[in-house]
Amino acid sequence: MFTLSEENYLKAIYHLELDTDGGVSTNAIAEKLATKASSVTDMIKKLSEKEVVLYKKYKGVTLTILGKTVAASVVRKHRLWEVFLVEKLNFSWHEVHEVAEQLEHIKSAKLINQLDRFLGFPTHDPHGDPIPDKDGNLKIVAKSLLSTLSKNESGICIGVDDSSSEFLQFLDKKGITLGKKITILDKEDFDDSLSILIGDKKLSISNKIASNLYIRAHTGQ
Amino acid sequence: MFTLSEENYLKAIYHLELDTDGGVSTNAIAEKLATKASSVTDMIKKLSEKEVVLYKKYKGVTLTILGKTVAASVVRKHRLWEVFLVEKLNFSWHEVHEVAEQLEHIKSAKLINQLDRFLGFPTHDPHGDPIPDKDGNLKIVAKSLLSTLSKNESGICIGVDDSSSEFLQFLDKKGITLGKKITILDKEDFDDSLSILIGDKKLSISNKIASNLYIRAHTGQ
DNA sequence: TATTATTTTTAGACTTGTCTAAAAATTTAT
DNA sequence: ATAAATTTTTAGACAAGTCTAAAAATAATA
Repeated sequence: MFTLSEENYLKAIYHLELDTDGGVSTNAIAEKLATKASSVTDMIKKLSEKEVVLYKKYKGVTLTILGKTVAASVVRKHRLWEVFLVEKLNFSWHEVHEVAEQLEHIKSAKLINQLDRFLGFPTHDPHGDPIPDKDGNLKIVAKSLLSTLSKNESGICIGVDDSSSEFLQFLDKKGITLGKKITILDKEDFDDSLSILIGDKKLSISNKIASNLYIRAHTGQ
Repeated sequence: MFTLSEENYLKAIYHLELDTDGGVSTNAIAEKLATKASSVTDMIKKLSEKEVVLYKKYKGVTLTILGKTVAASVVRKHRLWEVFLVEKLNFSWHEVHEVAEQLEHIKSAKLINQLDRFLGFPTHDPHGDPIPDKDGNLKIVAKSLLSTLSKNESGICIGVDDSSSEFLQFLDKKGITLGKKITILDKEDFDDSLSILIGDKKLSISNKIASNLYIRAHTGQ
């Protein structure tokens, strides 16, 4: 069994490993968890003894199979609860993270299995992130950043890279939600801003916005 | 804001106050929380400084208005989650307590308000216990123990006194559930056991069982 | 490659919540 | 009402998780 703190470390390492090659650094973990590097070193030793991470002094850390399973289960719970909050309790997608951070630590296999069923076995959370299955595997959907599409290309908005509350609320204001079709009308060389068609609305968005929106990659043009 | 541990102490004192006159004793709290009296003394001092309990050395403890509000909110959350688990996730009434003990500490006003609405503003949990409203008030329904009814009297089963998993599973086995009509067919002087009619079934139950079942008190015979 | 800068670890301290053992206060019983 | 039993509190210790400050190792740079 793992403490709340241990679960948070495992989750942080899990996320960091996804966009890092080789071991995850002490400082990276410290930054992610808003803690100090010395605290991270202490915890890593503990996790190493529990055989959920591989650790060599000064060499960073990687999850073991067991560690990956534990971390994925926490992520699974987090994302299932997010779906619950949005689908059943009328939360907005920018309101769910904080509460899900608490709910993800509730321990009960039956609870999470039944919740999964109750929600209709969802595959993605309200931000478009995939929900790991019981074994910790997740289905990767091919996706592209909106900013990489060319003029006249179009696709379905299926996720966000930055899921901060501020960004999500900005998208709400602009009427950009998951599932909507987006077409690139024009690209501005000057500042890399985009003119897009979303639904029946024409919008101008900055490159920063376009670099945080995922579009389903589709074969053919 | 209160820690998990503080909330558990407040809840324990809240429950103990309901069937105690005067202050709640250190030992009573220790027993309820399966901890030591010395730990209770320490925590009581802390709660006293936070002005949620009134405390005089050796004289026991009582909740302040604020303390009662906090405790009632924890109880409210516990019981709403129990309803959720039974009504939406197909838990049995004997399975909900342990999980609700965890869920009751999740902090989010919106969560609990929306959960309340989602469940249709229930007034009682799956064991028949009343759910405090937002202000901590609870509607007391007049009720009698089945063991106090006389021959030929009848009523609706609306709650249990002992809500241990063992007792609840026993009731399941016998087909005794909330909402069912129970009629006293006979009372045995020898061992105070009862012969009852529940639904269309005749049952013989011991006095111990009858002393743990609540029946809605009704005017008239 | 020698030096500087950065990262990581160690050492020691602090907080929360708990414990045991002993002292103090209260209650019960003779 | 005094002694015995019980309850409660105090004193000191411990584990988990964190911190600061300093030391050690690694990486970057001149």
